[in-house]
Amino acid sequence: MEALTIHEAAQTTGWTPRMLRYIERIGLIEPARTESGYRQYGAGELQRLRTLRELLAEHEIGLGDVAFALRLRRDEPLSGAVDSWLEAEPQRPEAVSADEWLRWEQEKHARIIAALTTNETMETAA
Amino acid sequence: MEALTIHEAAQTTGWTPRMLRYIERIGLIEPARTESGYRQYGAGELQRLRTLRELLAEHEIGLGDVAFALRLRRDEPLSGAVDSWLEAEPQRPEAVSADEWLRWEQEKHARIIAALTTNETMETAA
DNA sequence: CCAACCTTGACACAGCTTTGATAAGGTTGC
DNA sequence: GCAACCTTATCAAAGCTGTGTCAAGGTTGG
Repeated sequence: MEALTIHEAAQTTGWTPRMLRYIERIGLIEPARTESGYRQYGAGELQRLRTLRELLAEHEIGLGDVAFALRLRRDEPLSGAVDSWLEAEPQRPEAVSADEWLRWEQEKHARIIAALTTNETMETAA
Repeated sequence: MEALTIHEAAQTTGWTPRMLRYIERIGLIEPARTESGYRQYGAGELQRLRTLRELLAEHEIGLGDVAFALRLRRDEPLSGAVDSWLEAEPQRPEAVSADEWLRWEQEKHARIIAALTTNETMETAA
């Protein structure tokens, strides 16, 4: 159960030491340090490094994307703002009358406000 | 309730026509089109363009970040994968024994698997 | 005490993103 | 029918990302 050094961790996970430092810098995996500052990668970190590789490869995303997702989950005001902005985009109103469409927009806005003030969980329908 | 052309929309929202096309290309705001293909920006789009500006400015994020958030919300396998990867990072285990720590890691993994297989909604504690 | 690690920091380069400018051509309204 | 729009496509520049490499210096273990 010895912790690995950065070079050892790099070897067993397929990253380079350089990238492990980069991944740490963007906040994704921050290994413990020894007294003197050496990084220590344990089994958990190694596992996460490997699954991180898969995650990037399988979904065509970048480290920056994962870092942003992490930021979203840590910065509640941010995720709230992003969510409410995205929320205001259900589907395009087809050919509706101007009045009808305006009312629909206003109701949508009201729905968003309501969703924001009552901070309930929203369910993602399967 | 007239729809604005791209130049008019750009003027009233502070974007450039070029950027409105770009914002459309990355999927954030896709205005309706006339028969002949001209973009039509309605009040809803204008509002969203303005709030998009605020969103970017207030939270130091980029269009690509918002586009990724949109992708997250549309691509369930992706968001599931990202979430479960991020989930596996509660806090650093302090000085614990190797056995203890290994067990803790395994349990964490089990928790993640459980959370994945029973696709229930997770609650974001306030 | 020295070889072989580790640390941070800097320079660098390829490739992608963001944004502008410009070209070639269609639409519209007077 | 022409001025003033619009469209798409392309070239280009500026900036960011991901990655390598090197330098100057600390740590470690025989």
